[in-house]
Amino acid sequence: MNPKKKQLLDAAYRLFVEKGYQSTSIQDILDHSNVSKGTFYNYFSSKNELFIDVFNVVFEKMRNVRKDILVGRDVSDYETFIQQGNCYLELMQKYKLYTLFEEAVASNEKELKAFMEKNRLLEIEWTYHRMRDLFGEEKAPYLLDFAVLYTGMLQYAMYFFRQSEKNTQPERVVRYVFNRLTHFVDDVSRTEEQLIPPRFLSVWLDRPQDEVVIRKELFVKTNEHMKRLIGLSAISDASREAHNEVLDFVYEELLERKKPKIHLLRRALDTLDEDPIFCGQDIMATYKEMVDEIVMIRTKSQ
Amino acid sequence: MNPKKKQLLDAAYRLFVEKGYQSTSIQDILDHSNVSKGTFYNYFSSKNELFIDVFNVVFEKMRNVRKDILVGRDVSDYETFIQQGNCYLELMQKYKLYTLFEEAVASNEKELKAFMEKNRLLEIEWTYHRMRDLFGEEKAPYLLDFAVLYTGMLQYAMYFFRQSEKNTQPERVVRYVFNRLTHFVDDVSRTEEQLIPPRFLSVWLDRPQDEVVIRKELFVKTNEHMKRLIGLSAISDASREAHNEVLDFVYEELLERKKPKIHLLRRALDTLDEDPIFCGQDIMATYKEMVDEIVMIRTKSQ
DNA sequence: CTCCTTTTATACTACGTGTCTAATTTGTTA
DNA sequence: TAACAAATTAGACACGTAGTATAAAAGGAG
Repeated sequence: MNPKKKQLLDAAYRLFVEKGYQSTSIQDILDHSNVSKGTFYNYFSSKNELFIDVFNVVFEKMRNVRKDILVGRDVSDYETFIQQGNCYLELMQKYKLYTLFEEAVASNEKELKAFMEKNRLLEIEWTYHRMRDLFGEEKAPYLLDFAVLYTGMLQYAMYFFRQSEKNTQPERVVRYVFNRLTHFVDDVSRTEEQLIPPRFLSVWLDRPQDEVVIRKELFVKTNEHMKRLIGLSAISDASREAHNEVLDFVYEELLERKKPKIHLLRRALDTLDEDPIFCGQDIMATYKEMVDEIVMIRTKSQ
Repeated sequence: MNPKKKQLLDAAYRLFVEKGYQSTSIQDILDHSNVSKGTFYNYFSSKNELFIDVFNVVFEKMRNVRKDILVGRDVSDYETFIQQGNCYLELMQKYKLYTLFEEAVASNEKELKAFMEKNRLLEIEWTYHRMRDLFGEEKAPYLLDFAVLYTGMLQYAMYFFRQSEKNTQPERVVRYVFNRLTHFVDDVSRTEEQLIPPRFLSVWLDRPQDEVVIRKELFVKTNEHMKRLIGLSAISDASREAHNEVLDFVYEELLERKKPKIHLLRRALDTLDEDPIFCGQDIMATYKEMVDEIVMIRTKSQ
């Protein structure tokens, strides 16, 4: 990396951590890095971009440290998870990132906010996936809720705990919060309460491909159900054949083509709708809705 | 209230809610309130102070609405608590205060931050006291932890829930989080885990008087214990008498005088220390520590 | 009308981000 | 070494912000 750019990144990091984002002026950074203003704007188009560049690297490093803890260990081991949480918080503490991140996440700078939001979401996503490791796939519907609650509890507990003890050991907090969390699992499995379905992770992180995968399963089932209905219905072999062709076409076009031919799809659905065994039926309505949703997601993603 | 001042407060409130704190310039407020800059600085010494004036009133109102829900109802009723939480969050939502408060709490303006911190603490305190109503005094040692966890869960759950549903009903979230919380009670009563002792509330809110009350109980017990020791010990009636006098003196001076005579107290303690039945004993050390702590708190509060 | 207070308009300082330019330094190539 | 290109610099500049200062104008009470 260009030495001047590196000087800027280093000085910026130090000053942001020390004084916060707003309170660090570009002039400050220039003074502490032996770089002139012109050069600064040669490498970064704004203070926001500099911040994002700096902390993209920091986030990456922290995530890697956490990842390394996992190698060669059982992903379903509670202790490993606790250790990961602890190490992450220790890094936050060591580099005094709490207040800085709070400032950035609440800042009125749009780009900054978006950047921090995204990293917050990545954190939730990581936690969600780890909880699937810990508690099993069958609990998945509740685990996004847990990831959110866990993160919230941890943040707040750490915040107040820091104020009650000097030289805080995050481990106690992580352990305490995790102990509370483990009881959620049985509790919620029994009551089956759900707040936020996990598919929202994909929505938030704007990963339409994931959404298609999620809906695909449902669609496949409905498609099969329709075929069974056709098989059982008292209609001519010809129309049975025709309907099955339509269903196969929709399936392929919707899920396997790169560019689904949307208008053809709709026409095909209309021919199904003409048959009294489907027209006005609930199954037909849901089927159409599903197709619409998947079409919407896929067109959005292009 | 002076009409010009009111115009300023109203315009400021509207603009802060609409555009955020940083993005609302004083000029904006002047333009929207038909007030000149001179008058502005006649009533408020800074933008920070204006913000604090505006939202002191708002906080007050919100707390009152919540308080009114409680009148004539059983303080230990779970439903009432849920309703209070729900109403508070609905107000936050109705007046779009989430992002604004986030911005203020993370701002680098010292006064602003302090103001928001204080209100956050008042929230925690309120929640703590309500939890004493709900779960009983005997659970008190764990309830500051619960208040913190509850608030954290609620914040985060609301944040993400808002993004998953338009026209969010906070009630579902409050109910969900509260259901999780109720299970903490038995859980923690059994394991006896404690993160933050409730006396820290007084420390954070800087209410030394509360701290004295808390320590008083402990001190009274130790004082009685000392007296019992004196009664049982094999010493002359004269020194028994002398010791009891000292203990009574310390008790009165420490807890009942407006201005405890600290030097006299220390001298009195020294005379106790001279007797071999106390000198070097654990009880004597803790006794002295307690006196020191209470003295420290009481002198600090003057 | 007079006196006093409130309010206004406006200029000013100090500081922030970000643009622009002409001069200078540095590195590379002939 | 000479010449050219790229990187870097200092500093002026435009524009927006918070807060100060001041003289003129408006408003209200006796």
